[in-house]
Amino acid sequence: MSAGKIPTMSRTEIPSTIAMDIANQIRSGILVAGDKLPTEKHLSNQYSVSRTVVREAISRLKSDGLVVSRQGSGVFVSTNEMRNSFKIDNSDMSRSDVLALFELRQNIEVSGARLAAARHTSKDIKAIKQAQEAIILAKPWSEDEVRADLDFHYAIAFATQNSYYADFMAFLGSVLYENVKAARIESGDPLIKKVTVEEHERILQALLRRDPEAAGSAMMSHLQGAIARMAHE
Amino acid sequence: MSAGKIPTMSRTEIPSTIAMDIANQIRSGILVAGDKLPTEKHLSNQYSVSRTVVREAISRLKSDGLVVSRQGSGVFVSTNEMRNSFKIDNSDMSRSDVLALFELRQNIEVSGARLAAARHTSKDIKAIKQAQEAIILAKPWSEDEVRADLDFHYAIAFATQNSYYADFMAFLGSVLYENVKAARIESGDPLIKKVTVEEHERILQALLRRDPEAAGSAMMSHLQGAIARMAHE
DNA sequence: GAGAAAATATTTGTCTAACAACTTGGTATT
DNA sequence: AATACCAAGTTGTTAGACAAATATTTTCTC
Repeated sequence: MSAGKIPTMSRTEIPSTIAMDIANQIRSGILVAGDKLPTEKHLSNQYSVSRTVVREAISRLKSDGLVVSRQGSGVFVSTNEMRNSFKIDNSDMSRSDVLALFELRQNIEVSGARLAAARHTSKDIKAIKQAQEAIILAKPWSEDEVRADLDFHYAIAFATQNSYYADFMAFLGSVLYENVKAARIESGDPLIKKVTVEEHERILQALLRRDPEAAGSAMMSHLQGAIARMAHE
Repeated sequence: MSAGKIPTMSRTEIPSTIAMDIANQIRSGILVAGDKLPTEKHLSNQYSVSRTVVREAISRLKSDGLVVSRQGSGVFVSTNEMRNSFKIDNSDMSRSDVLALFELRQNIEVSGARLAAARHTSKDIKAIKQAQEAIILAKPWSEDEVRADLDFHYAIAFATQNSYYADFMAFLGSVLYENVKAARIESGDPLIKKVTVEEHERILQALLRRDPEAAGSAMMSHLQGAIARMAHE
């Protein structure tokens, strides 16, 4: 199977809008844990769609742990403890949203770097160095460069030996990818690559010395620079 | 609407298993970005279910941003950048998984406490104090006590003025809720409440002084104690 | 034969109807 | 009053149909 171009959605799907509508009712407190949703029949009347569409919407809510269904009885709003999905809608994020997400990412990465300094294996170092090489070799402002940059950060998160760190970092990277790319391209600063590589090198050296504090502060200043470059634009 | 008991799932739902199966194929690299999924008809034959069931499964994947469908063409695996859902399956977490999650939570809370010290409003302080009061008033090892404890931590995350911090903290709290409760009850330590309240008080005082470092280290030692209590059990 | 246009087939999106599986509440029986 | 039973309601699943959009093939034109 060849990996071709990924198409965009053709039409706005009805189940999606219904699911979001109900999810909002839960988030806003109109529906609280234990409440019974209207029956599928009722909902299909309410939204003027078929039961099939309603069921697809409810299926999405179930997959996020927002509701639980019981055959013969109904669909019920779950308790908070049952949720198993953390979602970020990156379609309409304001600039302040992006900065807030970067702030979260920054703090996770800094503590991640500290852990990585203490725990990394030779394999981890290899992966980190490889990403750094890829950045150097990549064409400035290219897709490859941005991806290699993310790989560098992911490799450090992976070196924490804590899979949740790595997974969540990968997730944040995914969500912020377009913004990172845009920021880097729009800046147009020819020095940006040089600075990035140097800062990465500082982090790498601290990791090799197994110096958690140095690794953390190197990561901190690196990301602070990145955020600053984004903010004053 | 009265909030009654939340029932558990009645039967294992077929769409759920199919969705997880395909999601695993994506995660493991059997299906990569751009690949076309088998047609709904093909999948319904493959799994020996109706097309409706297949569609509910795909609907879940779409809601997580794992695939994109295009009418008339097919369903395609998304790029990583399109994912918008971070999921944690808390049904079968090993003890080491729980500890790893706690580690992530710890580092987020520590940096969160630092931010909160710098940014909290009078409203935030009020909420934090209220949660602390609730802990004191709650019956030891009760549901209310655990919930009030989580509220305390959430209120601090909220005081960062960064909604992603608050949301993600709430999410981690949800996932870990049962484990926190179990750990607290199983420990049976009669001093646990006193220690908790005291440690919280230290955090609160540091916040009031707007001292980020003190708030961070107070939070750090608080959570380190909690993790230690869990680990050596 | 090449390219464009049209017809055909394929695929996802939605709807309807039906039955199965399960729960709930009421009724009748004892 | 307690139990057994029945009927209605609700979710789970299946089947078939058509609509809407895309992909493929055929036909036509030059």
